[in-house]
Amino acid sequence: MDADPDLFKAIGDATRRTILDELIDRDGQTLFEICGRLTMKHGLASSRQAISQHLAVLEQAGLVHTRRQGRYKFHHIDTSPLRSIVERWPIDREAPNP
Amino acid sequence: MDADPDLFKAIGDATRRTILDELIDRDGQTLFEICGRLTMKHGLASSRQAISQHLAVLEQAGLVHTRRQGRYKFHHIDTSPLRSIVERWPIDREAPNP
DNA sequence: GTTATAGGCAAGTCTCCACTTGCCTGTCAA
DNA sequence: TTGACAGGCAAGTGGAGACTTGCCTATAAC
Repeated sequence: MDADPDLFKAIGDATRRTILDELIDRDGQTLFEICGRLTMKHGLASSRQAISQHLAVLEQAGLVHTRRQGRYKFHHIDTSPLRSIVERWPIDREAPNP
Repeated sequence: MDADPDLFKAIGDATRRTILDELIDRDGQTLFEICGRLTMKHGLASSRQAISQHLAVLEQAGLVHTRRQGRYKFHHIDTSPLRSIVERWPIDREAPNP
């Protein structure tokens, strides 16, 4: 029961959800890119360390994968862990397949 | 942005997720029924007040609807709010429709 | 009526976690 | 080699929330 508490913890924070939105908009950003765009587009004045810790939580939940390249670290979103949510509590489909 | 923080808060707690599991298994339970089954089947020794507060959070998130009948209050699960999650961050479908 | 049952309300405690602060490591350009 | 840039580590702080405690209301059985 409850195999992945990290997943629910990850999406439980509003800032982390905004980070996921940002990675949906542009995948493969670095930490500084995410910081800048969160400040500009979303008005979030979060520090670099805060965002870094958020990304670590997202990575531990499997929602973000990282790729190192020189002194840059690119972050890629992976939404597949979310599948377990709708598999655990199936959504009654009201919109039938056309 | 982030229209429903109550939803993520609701599924962010392990006990509340177990309550949803229990309502999936048997819908329309009362508070005391849920307390009993959580203790028996899931080994959770939570007090009645704790479960009551959890149900209030679930109801505020729209995941649980209640129906009063005499001195009983029946709780019904509604998984449709979960749809917003997969709509917000679409899941790359690997299993094609047969 | 009296008692038991099903549930609600409110204040207090305590733990977890988001965020900060300060310093350190590693990579690239000059 | 020196500096700037990208990122990491660790201890400390503050606030949100899970849970308890105690008492109260309402419905039903006796």
